[in-house]
Amino acid sequence: MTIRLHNTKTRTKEVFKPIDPSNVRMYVCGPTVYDRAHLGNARPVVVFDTLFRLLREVYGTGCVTYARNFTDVDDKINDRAAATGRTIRDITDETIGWYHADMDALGALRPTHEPRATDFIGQMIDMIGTLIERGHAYAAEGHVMFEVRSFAEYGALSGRSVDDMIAGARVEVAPFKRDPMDFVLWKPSDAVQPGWDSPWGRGRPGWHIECSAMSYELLGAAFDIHAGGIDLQFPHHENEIAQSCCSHPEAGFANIWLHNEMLMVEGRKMSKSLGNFFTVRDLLDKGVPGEVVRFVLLSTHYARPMDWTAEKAEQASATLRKWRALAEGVEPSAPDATFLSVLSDDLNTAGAIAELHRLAAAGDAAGLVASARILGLLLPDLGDWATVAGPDAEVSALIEALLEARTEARKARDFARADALRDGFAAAGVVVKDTATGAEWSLAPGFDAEKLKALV
RNA sequence: GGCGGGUUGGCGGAGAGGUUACGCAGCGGAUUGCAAAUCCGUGAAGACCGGUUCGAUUCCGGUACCCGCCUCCA
Repeated sequence: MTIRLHNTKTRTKEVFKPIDPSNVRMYVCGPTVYDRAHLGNARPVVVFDTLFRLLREVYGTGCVTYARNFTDVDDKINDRAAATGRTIRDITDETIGWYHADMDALGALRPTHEPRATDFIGQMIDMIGTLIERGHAYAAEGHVMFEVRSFAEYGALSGRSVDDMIAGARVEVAPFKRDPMDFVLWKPSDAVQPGWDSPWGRGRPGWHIECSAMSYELLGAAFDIHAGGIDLQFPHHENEIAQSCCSHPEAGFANIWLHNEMLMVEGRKMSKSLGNFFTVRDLLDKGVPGEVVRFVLLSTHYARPMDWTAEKAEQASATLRKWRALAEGVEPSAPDATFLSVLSDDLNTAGAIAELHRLAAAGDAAGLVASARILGLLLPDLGDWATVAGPDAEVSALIEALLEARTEARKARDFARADALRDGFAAAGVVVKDTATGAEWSLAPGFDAEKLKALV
């Protein structure tokens, strides 16, 4: 199976060739843990979880290493700690717990490694020291700055030159910067801010250095895939490349860069700064199942913006219900070859879902389940929402009696009574299917036993 | 201002230089006392203007509009 991926760095679709097929390595930028994850945060998680699953399918379950970080040192966390009087560790531990619960609900596998920035401060300090030694960084007034002019390829990922950026840039002016685009590797902490001892005094790392240090520690100086939201392309990923390539010039850092487009709400990017976001937990609490959220997120190609709408969720829910009914009790076979080849073409999840429709229409339930699971759909653990708890004996007897009454009414050509029962079943949440061999029934979500009793 | 992405049928949303995407909704039919479910069939598209080509929605150029990044952000 050939996997092709659109590499942001080269702006072309490339055949994916792992450095080491027995250890395919992928790094995804994870959340800053100070609050619940919003739906926009969930998009890369689900998209790259799907890539993780595909890579495991192609190269072997044990042959893929996936690292996704937790940024647990950040001024937003400090602000929250100051505002609430809680400790930073307390806040970040709680937030990581929420994150795990919410992403688990979306069917995302836990990455192989989930490093916390605060566990790698020493490695960051080492890397900063190396950058200074090699002439790529300088200490000034308790800060350490990366000197962008020292790295000729700075701007290559995002297609900008340092001069272009400065032209119309809104950059932070600091007197100790040699160039306005220089960014911070280390900054001093005051008495209440979290800080660590370093050769440059007590301080804390800048945002970008953690990903360079942690990817190096966990995946090595060169690895296969680095992924994240398109909004991270600049400056975050550009700065990561500068740090990593200048620390380890013999290696190439990440071979392939993948960027997912943004999630939109009413035509605008969902973001915390715009305040137009809702959390994954909000949706789950409203009764939108995680599997449905996942289906909607995968129904648009990752490189295109997508709008979240309630209508999409309803359609996804109906489709998944149908598929789950078809697949009930079916043992998965091998994933469908066409499905895999479509998905392998730059992670075309929307096209892959179309293939699932084809399998379902062809009645290939075993192939449907096996294929859907590569997308993280139709997993055994995510299906509770689609099946209503089995009716108790009293309800079953009542439904059978009412069905019998409907049959009698029909025989007597009392269609008013028959229609009332028909409509009553629907209103109570009993789905009745009349087949050649008699009526079949099942309970829909929102089944209401009281409405059923009123029909007697 | 600089850089990047987009514009597909009623809605959502893919691929492919020439043949049905697909899903939902609609319409017609089968079935039904009427429905539901199911099955069969079916209409409908590619912002605008040029170019390349035997042929472009698909490639190239331009225009318009939309979105993102350039500041924390997935």
